[in-house]
Amino acid sequence: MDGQLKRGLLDVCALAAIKSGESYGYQMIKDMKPYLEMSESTLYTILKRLEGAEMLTVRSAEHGGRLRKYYRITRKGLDRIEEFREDWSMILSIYRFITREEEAHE
Amino acid sequence: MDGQLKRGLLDVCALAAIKSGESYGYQMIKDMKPYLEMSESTLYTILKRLEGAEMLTVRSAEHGGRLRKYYRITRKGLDRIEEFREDWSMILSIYRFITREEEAHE
DNA sequence: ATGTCATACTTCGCTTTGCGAAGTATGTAT
DNA sequence: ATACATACTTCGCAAAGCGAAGTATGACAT
Repeated sequence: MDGQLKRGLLDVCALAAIKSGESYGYQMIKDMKPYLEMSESTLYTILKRLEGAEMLTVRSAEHGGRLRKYYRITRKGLDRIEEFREDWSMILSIYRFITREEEAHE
Repeated sequence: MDGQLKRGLLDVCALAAIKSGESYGYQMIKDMKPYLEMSESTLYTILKRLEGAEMLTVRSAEHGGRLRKYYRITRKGLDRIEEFREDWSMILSIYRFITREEEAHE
């Protein structure tokens, strides 16, 4: 799939991955994999950005000797998802513009 | 609308704007405006890139004392639009992942 | 004549961003 | 002992959008 196209979905996708409860990076990648693959460096970059934008909060916890950082979505994060949903009709109209068939050409 | 989200659509949108016949930059911007706004510098950057990728061809012509560069879509350009169309089902599945409702949470 | 606006394309440079590569460190299975 | 899964981090490149400013012409109003 076109890399460019999915880039706009990465942020919101990461938020969606913690929408129903907190999770951590490694798990999120596995959860998103069937829909959208992203590398670790990409995800952790995005998570840091989303944290800066206060769309999620982080807490560190130890799990089996290993560090885990659990991410939880905030109100702003949920708003971001809602905003995406609202943008969708615009995306659909662009989609129609791109794929529309011209009548009576040629 | 979210800037990030539309970025993946810019290229294909520009191609779509010349799908039904050749056009020139300034006109293309006006044609796309109802669906997607992009600045001139963005469009001309994209047009140059698409030309490099052989998805369109250019010819210069004078029109009322002013220069105009007319762009025409190529086979590869049409293939690109088709590819976009094929990617769409993947986009829809990501959309569903993002917006799905969790049952029995709260 | 002067100013302003629409047309039309160009160039510069900033900033954001995805992401490959490599690294650190632990637990488990072979 | 080796290899693989887990889990997060850091570095730095390259692509890309786009604001800003520039060049140049024609039309139209004051």
